Amino acid sequence: MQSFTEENYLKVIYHLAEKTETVQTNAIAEQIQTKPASVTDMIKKLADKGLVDYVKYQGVSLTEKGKSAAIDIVRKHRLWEVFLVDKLNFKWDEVHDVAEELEHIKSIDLIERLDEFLGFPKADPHGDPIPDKHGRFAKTQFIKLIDLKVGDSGTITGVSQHSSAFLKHLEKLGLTLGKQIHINDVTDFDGSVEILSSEKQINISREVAKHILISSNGKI
Amino acid sequence: MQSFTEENYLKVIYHLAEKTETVQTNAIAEQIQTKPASVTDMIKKLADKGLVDYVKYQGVSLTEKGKSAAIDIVRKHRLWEVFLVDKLNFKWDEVHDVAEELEHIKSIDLIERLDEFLGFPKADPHGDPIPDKHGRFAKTQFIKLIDLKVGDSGTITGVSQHSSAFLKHLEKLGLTLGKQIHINDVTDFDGSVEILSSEKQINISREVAKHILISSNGKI
DNA sequence: TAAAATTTTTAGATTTACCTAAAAAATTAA
DNA sequence: TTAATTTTTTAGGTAAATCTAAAAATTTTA
Repeated sequence: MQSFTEENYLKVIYHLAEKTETVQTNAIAEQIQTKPASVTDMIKKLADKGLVDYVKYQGVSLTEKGKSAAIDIVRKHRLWEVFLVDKLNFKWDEVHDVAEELEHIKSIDLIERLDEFLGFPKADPHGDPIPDKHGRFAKTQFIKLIDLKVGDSGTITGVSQHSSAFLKHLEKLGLTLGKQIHINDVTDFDGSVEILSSEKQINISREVAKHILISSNGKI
Repeated sequence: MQSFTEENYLKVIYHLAEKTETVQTNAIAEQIQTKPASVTDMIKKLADKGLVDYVKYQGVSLTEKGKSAAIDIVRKHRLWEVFLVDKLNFKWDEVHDVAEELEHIKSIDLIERLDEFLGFPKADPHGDPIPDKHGRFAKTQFIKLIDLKVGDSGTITGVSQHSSAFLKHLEKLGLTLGKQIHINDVTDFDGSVEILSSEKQINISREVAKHILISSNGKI
């Protein structure tokens, strides 16, 4: 069993490892909001417990054991986010901090019952996939909105940026999960995209388009 | 803002203070499962923070500030218990440990939304009253089953013993919250009580009868 | 490829919540 | 009302997770 703090390290390493194979001390420190020296200490501890592979000055990566523990925390976090949004009517940009606390509640039973209560959701309110109790992710086929061509359509099924500012912006534009969109035009000049959603013409910047994930249901 | 540990101390002191005006160091140590010396340390810290009144060798009591913090934790604990039983189908004897963790989640918003989601319940699954957001308890009129007389009837609305063994026993007897009961007979010999509930004759010991709380709806 | 810059680690402290052992105060019993 | 017992506190220490400052390794730049 891991401590609250150890769990946080595992989760952060897991997410950082999605970008780079081995994870750097400074990157972890930034995420955890702590100093690199503290990270080194904790990494040694996690290595002793067999949760990470660690070579001095070379960065860390999760072992199978560590990865499985991390996925378990991700599962809890995302299920709680679904609960907060679907049942308690939180906005999708408000749930992260509370889920950050709830993910550390220790009870095998609790999370399985919560999963059932929520109807075994496959994705959290941001479209991120929820692993099942064996740690398996459902395969999802995402395309970034920016990669669609004029005439394509699809459904918004996720975002790859979770900041409150970004989510509030999408909310204001009416671009929430499940919304149908159609690409009307792409501006050569700045790469901004003209889309049609709920009968409304919406112009979004290239930066925003990069972080909206679409599942194709039209002709692509 | 209090730490996880400080919150536990406040909660324990609050419950112990229901029996005796000032609370003893050893009593706290037993509840927290720690040593008296550790309790002394923590009490001093709580006193410095203005959460308890403390005189060496004389025991502690909560200040208004401490009491209000404690009631807040009790509120969270009981609301989570309702959630676990009503929504996640836990048994009433299974919820305590998980609620013990959930009660420390910090979010003003969360607990108000949970309260609303649950329909503003007035009591937890054991019949214990849930304070409102201002810390006010609804007045409830309880009578111990042992104090009823032959011919009286009422509704089971609470228990004053929360051990899993006791709750499982009641479950087996079919004596759960909301059940109507009628006193058929009281045995002089051992003080055991013969009651009628759901058309069944049930004999319960004096010890059990002491811990079942009844709200009177028949002639008493 | 040597110097500069960056990243990472070590060494030694600090804080929180514990602990044990022994001393002090309060309570109970003879 | 002393003596014995119990309760509580003090003193000094430990483990977890942090920190700062300085040293060591690695990477980048010139």
